[in-house]
Amino acid sequence: MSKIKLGKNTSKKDVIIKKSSALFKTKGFNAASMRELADAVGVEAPSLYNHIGSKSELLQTICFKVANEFTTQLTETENKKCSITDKIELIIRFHITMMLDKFDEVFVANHEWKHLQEPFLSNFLNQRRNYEKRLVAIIEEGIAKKELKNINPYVAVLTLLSAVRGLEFWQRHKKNISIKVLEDDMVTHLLKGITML
Amino acid sequence: MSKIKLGKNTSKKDVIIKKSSALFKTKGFNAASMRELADAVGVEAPSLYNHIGSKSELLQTICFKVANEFTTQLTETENKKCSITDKIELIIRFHITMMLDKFDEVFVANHEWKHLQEPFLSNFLNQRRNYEKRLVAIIEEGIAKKELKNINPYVAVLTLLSAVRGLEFWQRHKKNISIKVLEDDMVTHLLKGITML
DNA sequence: TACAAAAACTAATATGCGTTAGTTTTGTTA
DNA sequence: TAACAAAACTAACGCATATTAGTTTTTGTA
Repeated sequence: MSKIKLGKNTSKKDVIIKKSSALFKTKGFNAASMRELADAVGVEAPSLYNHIGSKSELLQTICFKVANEFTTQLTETENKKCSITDKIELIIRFHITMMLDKFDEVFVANHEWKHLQEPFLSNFLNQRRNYEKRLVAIIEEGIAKKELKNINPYVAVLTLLSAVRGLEFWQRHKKNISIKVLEDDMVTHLLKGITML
Repeated sequence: MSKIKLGKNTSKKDVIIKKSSALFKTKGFNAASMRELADAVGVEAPSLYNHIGSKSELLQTICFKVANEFTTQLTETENKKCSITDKIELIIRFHITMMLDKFDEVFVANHEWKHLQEPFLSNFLNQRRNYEKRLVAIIEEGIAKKELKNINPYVAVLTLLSAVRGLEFWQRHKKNISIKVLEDDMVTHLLKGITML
């Protein structure tokens, strides 16, 4: 068998990861069984192990793929020559895009990371803590430059991250509101508030 | 044995519910075992069943207790004679208080509700949907009265709810920031934004 | 002290889980 | 077509789970 996959450009392993993302999101990591996953893939459960090492490994793959995407994008934004306000807007918009484009994976990374085994659990948490610290630094710079109000930067980061994360509840209203309105209104809300003055 | 509990005013059932809240929060509903819960209570697993009906029942109790508290408070706020902005501030502050005072229970209601069995699952989701609709109505009234910017009310509710919910990540910075600063800065952020102008 | 209810215990059951072992089928290349 | 590897299959193992049954201990009251 050739080492280079022909035909469709996705390996069976990719299919398994994709299906497991959806399953872990819907039922939670522990409640999702390998037999269910096998059903979704269209195979018997033991056959999965021809492609993956373990159930845990699936979770690791999903969580770190997401974490790395966020980290990479943050580095790019940090290096941009623009105002702090613009940087924050870029970050908000990237989070929204990720939530909408890779919903299952981001959801799993947000909710099921606690079922990672060591040392992956510690790695993941460190990576997330680091991400937050870099966001705090950006907010602090904005305050120092008088671009932003003198609020606590940790509170601001918490509020920003939590708000965009809440997009996981979005699907319900999908039909009524365009993604553009969603993004624009959320950016406005988080930067300028909702009150008139 | 008397029917009225003497001494401490909490029954063993209350202890079990409290301990299960903490356990479900830490490990998740499925990963938390009745043996662990029994350990935490200081008893063998089967003894729990002298006080409770089932593991599922524990989750139901936790979720609906929280849901009812939020619903009750919202009704009170709706009936208040004050500006829309003040109502929103009241709601934000109540959510923050709940997150800080009943962290375990609120966390479980937010994260583990999906493991509720029918018909409790549907009931819970209906109750939550109804809560959101009432919040949207408040925002809409604020927009109509020109108190609030003309943003999409669903997006605003999503942003507000998600932001306060994010307080579940709070414990990390607890030492550095007082609850007052936290509340005030978050209210400012969500009402007036973070940019200077 | 004797009774009765509450609540603890031990033992066991049925079920579902992730995973392994061993075998057969499938598909590609020589 | 023969050979070989990839990937499917069936069967089964060992373990952990929630829960039940049956019994004993504890506890409060008459």
